Amino acid sequence: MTAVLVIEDDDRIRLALLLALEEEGYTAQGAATAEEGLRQQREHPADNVLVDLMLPGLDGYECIRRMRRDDDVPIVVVSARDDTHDIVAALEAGADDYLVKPVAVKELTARLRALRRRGRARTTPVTAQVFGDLEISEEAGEVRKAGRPVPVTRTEFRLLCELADHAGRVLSRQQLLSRVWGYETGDERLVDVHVGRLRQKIEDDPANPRHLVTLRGLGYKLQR
Amino acid sequence: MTAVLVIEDDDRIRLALLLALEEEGYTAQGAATAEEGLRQQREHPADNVLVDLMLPGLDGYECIRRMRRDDDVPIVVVSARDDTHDIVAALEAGADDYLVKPVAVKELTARLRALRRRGRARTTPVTAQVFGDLEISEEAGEVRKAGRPVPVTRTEFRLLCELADHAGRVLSRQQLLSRVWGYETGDERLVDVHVGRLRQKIEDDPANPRHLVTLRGLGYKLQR
DNA sequence: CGATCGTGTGACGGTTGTGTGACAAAAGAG
DNA sequence: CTCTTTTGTCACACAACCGTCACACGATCG
Repeated sequence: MTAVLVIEDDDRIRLALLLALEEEGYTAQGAATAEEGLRQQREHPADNVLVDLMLPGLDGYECIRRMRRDDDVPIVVVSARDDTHDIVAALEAGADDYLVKPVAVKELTARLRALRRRGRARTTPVTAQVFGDLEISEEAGEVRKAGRPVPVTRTEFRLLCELADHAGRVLSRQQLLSRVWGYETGDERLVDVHVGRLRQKIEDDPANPRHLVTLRGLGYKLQR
Repeated sequence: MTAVLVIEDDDRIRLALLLALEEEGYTAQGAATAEEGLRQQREHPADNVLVDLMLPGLDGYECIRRMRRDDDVPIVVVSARDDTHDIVAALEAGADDYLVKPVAVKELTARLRALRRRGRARTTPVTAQVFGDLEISEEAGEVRKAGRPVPVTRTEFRLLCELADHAGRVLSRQQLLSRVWGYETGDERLVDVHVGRLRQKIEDDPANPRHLVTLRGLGYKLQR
């Protein structure tokens, strides 16, 4: 028996979803607020969570982030908003899927099955990339040097993640401008400056970088 | 580095997807038929697969089922059909997600990230061409001699890559001038000079080169 | 054997690429 | 709102790199 938790403030929609899910053979429970949903999931963990984005008090994004801190349950957003920006934000917050209202129950259950098939493969709470004594946790938004947190700015963090995601590979200034800043054209000096600032924070000897190295004429790369 | 395989018969859509994915930092390869896609995935497994439903010959559903037999790579359907029945069928066949054309690239990449977060992240390692104790990694922008990094300049690196990409074949000075420097006309001495400098760095005995050899009157070649 | 062509190499000035400090605009915190 | 932090721009200095040239040397051929 599969249990589903539905976090949705609109009573009619929540009840309709609960009924439809039970009709399909699920055990379903509802919550009208994020706080209530988080509490229920903590006390009686369900196998799947459906969550609306527009909730009173804590909104859906925040609800997802908090639930993700200590639970790997598949989370599906069910929202009236059909906008790329919302979808991306919800997935980045930790959601696994996003459905636009009104939802077809058959599609919903098919997607829940697909998610459960994937399984809760991940047991490690957060994954970090390691480069010597440098750790970069993309999900935790954190950089550590010899175990100690390093305060990096948002731009520096994105730059570092982009380099880490392509560890060992050269990225040209142009690629970095495009991927980190979204500029299709711009002053490549900008990249230099931020690389320099990053080096001050993450390199033992910023003048002789061991990780964030320059490949003259090619670009930068991050190596282990 | 994350590799994505795009199986889509419409050339324009396939190319657009490949370009957009590369822009976002993925390595992307395409296939126009299900058969070709299955073959590619068997020989060079990608980390994610995008597949269209309407394909000539084997259709998308069958393609998914066959791929699922021996690969649990995350599969995302990208289809023009926005119908619950199709969505359910695709998910039942083994797909992990379903997007309706036209797709927003940002949403697509966010969903790919979400999927990879679920499964174990598979990334393709950096590759290098090997010539005896000489290794040339185009993506890492690096040349190694007996395992040790050799500092080469940008021009030397490009020259070496060009020769390595045509390993064992002679390239005339003119071809090299054109491909490495972009000169359609110019002093061929230039090539000699750079070949010489390169030999100093990568050959044990630069006076008697074993890899970067001269073919008098013809040009140069790189041999294993 | 001598003339000629093709190739290797050292040296040198001009150019380009990169790092950095200073500064102003913009964003964010209080 | 003000103060602080972050971000982007600019100018400049320095080092690395590039292309050119001159010349030496060996191969090739008549």
